[in-house]
Amino acid sequence: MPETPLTHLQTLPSWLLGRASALGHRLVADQFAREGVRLPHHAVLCGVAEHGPLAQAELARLVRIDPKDMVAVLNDLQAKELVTRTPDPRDRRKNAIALSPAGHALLARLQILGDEANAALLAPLDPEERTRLAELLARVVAAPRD
Amino acid sequence: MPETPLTHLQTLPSWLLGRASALGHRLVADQFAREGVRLPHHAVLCGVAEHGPLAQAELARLVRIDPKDMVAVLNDLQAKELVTRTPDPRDRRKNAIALSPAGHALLARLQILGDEANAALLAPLDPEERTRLAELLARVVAAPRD
DNA sequence: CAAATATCAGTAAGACTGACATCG
DNA sequence: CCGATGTCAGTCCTACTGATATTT
Repeated sequence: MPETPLTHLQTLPSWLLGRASALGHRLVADQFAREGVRLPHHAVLCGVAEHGPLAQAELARLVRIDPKDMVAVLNDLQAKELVTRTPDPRDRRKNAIALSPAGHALLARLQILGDEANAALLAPLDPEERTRLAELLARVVAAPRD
Repeated sequence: MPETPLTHLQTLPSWLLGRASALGHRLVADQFAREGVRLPHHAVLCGVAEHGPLAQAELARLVRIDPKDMVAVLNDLQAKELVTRTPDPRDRRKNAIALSPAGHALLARLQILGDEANAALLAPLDPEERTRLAELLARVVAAPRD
């Protein structure tokens, strides 16, 4: 069994991203599962926490998840009373999503769990390399794509 | 709508990896679909191409996919006569997987399609940054995890 | 009427889990 | 007996697709 066997595959960014993403997902999801939360739920909580009350569609664009999936995520979060979903009187199509105190407390706990998982994921890199990786990824993700 | 709205989420490596991975997957999968192939199939073809005939379990470890999924992938590839699955006479538990000429030709076409997709994915980065990103990801992926 | 919002249904791909028979 | 191999069945999470009612 050779030491560095995948000379071709290991140069393909998409393959590397897929592997790293699966690894990161496993580490983070295992942590979040202890609070009964999955990754999209956390992302939505982050979005609501940073920008006050939002409509579901705005939130979906902000966190970059499909608006159809947002329905189920918010159903979960609302059932646990982590967010409030109140109809917007000025535009009756919209629901105003806001963070409850319990949601705020959970988010603080999730941040600690997430930091632990990400530290484990990036353990092979030193601090400068970690920020460099995040910066490069952010530019790839933020680039406009039609 | 603020310009850089996700100040917290965008610092989390796992989230960035997930977004970048989903984007890369879409770009590459769309290209590979034109050849009727999905991502694990391509990875397996790469593994067989680089290291001669292999057992399925060896191949699974090499390409880092679940051995259970390897069964279905090889069924597909064998049905298209891209690989040959011959019983190993020295250990009758093992199947020796080898690349057929058609598999070799397809792999060459997939390489071009994959390069196009990866170029589009990494368009926001200059060449040095692309290799730097690949190097950082490779170290994260290659790190031993129990 | 056209566009946006929210909801419902279902699909697809990837990674993973448990059980089982075979073989060394 | 134990460990590795290959196969089968099914689950979980994320992402996506189509259709529909409501409102602006």
